[in-house]
Amino acid sequence: MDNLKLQNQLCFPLYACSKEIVRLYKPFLNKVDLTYTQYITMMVLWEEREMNVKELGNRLFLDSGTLTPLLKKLESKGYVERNRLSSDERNLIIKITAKGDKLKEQCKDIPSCVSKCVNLNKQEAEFLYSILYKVLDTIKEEE
Amino acid sequence: MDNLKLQNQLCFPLYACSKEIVRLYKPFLNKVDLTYTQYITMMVLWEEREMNVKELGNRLFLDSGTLTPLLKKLESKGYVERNRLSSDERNLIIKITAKGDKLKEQCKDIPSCVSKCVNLNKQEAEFLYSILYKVLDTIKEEE
DNA sequence: TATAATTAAATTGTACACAACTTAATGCAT
DNA sequence: ATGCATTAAGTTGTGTACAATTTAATTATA
Repeated sequence: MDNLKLQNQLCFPLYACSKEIVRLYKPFLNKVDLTYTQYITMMVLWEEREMNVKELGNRLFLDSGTLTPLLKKLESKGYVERNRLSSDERNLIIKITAKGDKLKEQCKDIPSCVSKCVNLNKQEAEFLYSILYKVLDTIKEEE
Repeated sequence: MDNLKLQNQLCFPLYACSKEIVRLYKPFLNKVDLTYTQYITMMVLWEEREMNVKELGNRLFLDSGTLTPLLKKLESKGYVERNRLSSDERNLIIKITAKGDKLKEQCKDIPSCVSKCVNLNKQEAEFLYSILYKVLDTIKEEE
């Protein structure tokens, strides 16, 4: 029955690691007044400029229950605009603002600061990266 | 400035993967009326029999703010007892009950069910496991 | 030995995270 | 054209997570 020992689980270190690394981000994200979830949302918007909630959710593995209040928060901070798509009013288009764009500059050193703390060599990081996306792809396929 | 693209982050697939695998557990955990966090807590108790909240938190990377309500829930389900240590009343000892013990039998197939969905070969799983614990150890050392 | 420092849980407040459901808009089939 | 199914967001309710603070017990020290 050792299969029910915590140290024999693969999910547990994944869960713990994810939380610990998000915690590493905290001091850096506090300086720009973002939470981790807000930060990854901004990351998508820095790249895509605008997107509806559904697409954003697909990219971030989040649903409207999480995104709706988060996007209202980002709007109140002035980083995004929320407007219905006139050709299909069901869609809410999230568009980055000039202020949201500016924020990117302040965040530019965050990834390197965090990766320093994590301290994996290039090979380990690449392997970890590829295996995690393999798992994500497998799970998505199964749906 | 590509370092602020979502697909260049290592933390994001970790975060997404963790959530997705926890989601894979859900249908199986629903059958035994446990959440994922309750399940990993029970895992520690199946092995250790009893433990105070602090020790439990160290094992699970959780603090009393998360554990206190969770342990009250497990107590209300009859899986654990909560008692102060008489020699030092600051310590709350969490002890598994006979009912809590019995639950282990109902959970015995959960790990294999989930790992089937994740679908990594042994080598990949072992590498992932070792690298995740390496990261966790590094982060713990830095404190 | 009285008091200060430390420790362990509990509490409070904020922010996810997601299942289940509701609402409103659109598409589609009769 | 009308009603039914589908779709996208939003809402509600439960359960984490964790920082910051509080409370109570214990330990250390002047």
